[in-house]
Amino acid sequence: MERGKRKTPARPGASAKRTKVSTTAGTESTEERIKEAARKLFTQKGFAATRTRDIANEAGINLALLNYYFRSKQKLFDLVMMENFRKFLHGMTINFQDKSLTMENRLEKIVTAYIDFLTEFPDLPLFILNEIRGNPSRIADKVKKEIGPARSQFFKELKQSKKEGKIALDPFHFVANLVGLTVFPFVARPLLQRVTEVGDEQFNELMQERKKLVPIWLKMMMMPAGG
Amino acid sequence: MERGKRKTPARPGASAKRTKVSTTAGTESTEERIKEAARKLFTQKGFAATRTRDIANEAGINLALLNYYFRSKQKLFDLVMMENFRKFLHGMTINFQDKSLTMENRLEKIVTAYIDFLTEFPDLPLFILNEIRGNPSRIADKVKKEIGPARSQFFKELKQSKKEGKIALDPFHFVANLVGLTVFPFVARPLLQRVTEVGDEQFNELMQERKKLVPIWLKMMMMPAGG
DNA sequence: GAAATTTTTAATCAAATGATTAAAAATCTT
DNA sequence: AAGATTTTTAATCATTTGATTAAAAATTTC
Repeated sequence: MERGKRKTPARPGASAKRTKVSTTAGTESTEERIKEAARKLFTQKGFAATRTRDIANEAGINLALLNYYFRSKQKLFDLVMMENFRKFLHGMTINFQDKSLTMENRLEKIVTAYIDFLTEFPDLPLFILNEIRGNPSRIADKVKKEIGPARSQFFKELKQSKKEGKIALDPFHFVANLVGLTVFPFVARPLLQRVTEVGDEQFNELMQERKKLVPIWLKMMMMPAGG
Repeated sequence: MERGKRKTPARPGASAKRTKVSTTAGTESTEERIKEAARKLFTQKGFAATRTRDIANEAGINLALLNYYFRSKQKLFDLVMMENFRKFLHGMTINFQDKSLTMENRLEKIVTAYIDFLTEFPDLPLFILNEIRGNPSRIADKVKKEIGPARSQFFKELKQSKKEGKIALDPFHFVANLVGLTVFPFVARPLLQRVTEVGDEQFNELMQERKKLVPIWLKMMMMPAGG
């Protein structure tokens, strides 16, 4: 083949008639192993600091396989990144909708779910924040698509509550407080732990405490007295 | 000179008798120009994503000069990074000491100073958080040295207040809330603006509002009723 | 079981990138 | 002004790194 020319390589699933997908426990498909290794490293160290060779090592496969399955580092990153982002936004907005609950109970559900989520994926928020800064426009539509419906519904309620005098707070402040009080301890965890001399076990206990505290605080902050 | 051998290059100031430092407005020294270009790019894009050639371009100098003045990319980064970190911590703890004020007035001074600081250097917090995650141990002593005194003094007061029943809140929660409510809006600015549909001007107005609101909220959260 | 197809590997390429070198230009010393 | 020293540059080096290739190994199809 001529130099510089690019062939269209046989992609798995493209013309393949392979139908069996290994579902044996512990034996993921090669493609999945690469993706998981990539997710781990990209999320931990970001795009630029991650080497494709490290991903290959982590996945226990040959470097060429990475390109065989995903074409390029960038494509692989985009894939992982979008899945991360969807996961993050979903975890954030899943409980916004449920109209059967009072605002306070709903807040408790949101915060609890989100703290559990962050406990499981503590590296996600910083990854997301970096990605957004590095590429704000690419994220735009993603945000709209993913949280558009939830956002507009939740916001209508917020504005309605403000009109009724039940809230005396700009929706921006409310969202910033909700997300900030919930996410920030995880984002700044190493710094906070060092400054306050708090160990790992105690940190987890404190996060459990916050499941109750943050909703109480948020409710207090919404009151007219505080605005 | 033999290959691989490394000479000790003439460093400015090492054996130089040059005494005049250009203080003309707008005409920084070459060394300073490089450092500022490096600060800008490193802070914006992180270590791995920043090319030494980009720094050289930004500073308007030849690439070799960067190594002439700072030996290596890593050394230059360490320098900038430490200065950033000192600036960040200083801005954060400068107002913790002043015992002449009431707790509430002190909080107002702290938050006001910090929001002004963040308005001037909005990229700093995310840079710091990334650095800490990437190298937690290297930061440890820096934190101790820089905020050690302020921290211990402030914490003694917090614990004292808790004993006296004036505060019913773990110091960790207090610090997390203080920093979270202040810093997080800047860290998550692009995301928050998009979600809440807030423009740049309005964002700045909201931040000014928070100078008054955050101290009020913090005071509310300290009350026994909220703990 | 043989041929076809897909998956995996070792070797290598080409571009990017941090760093160095030798020489030119600028500045300082006397 | 001459010589010494410092600063700056163009060219080049060596390594890293993302990507490709050609062949081997494994799997599927018939």
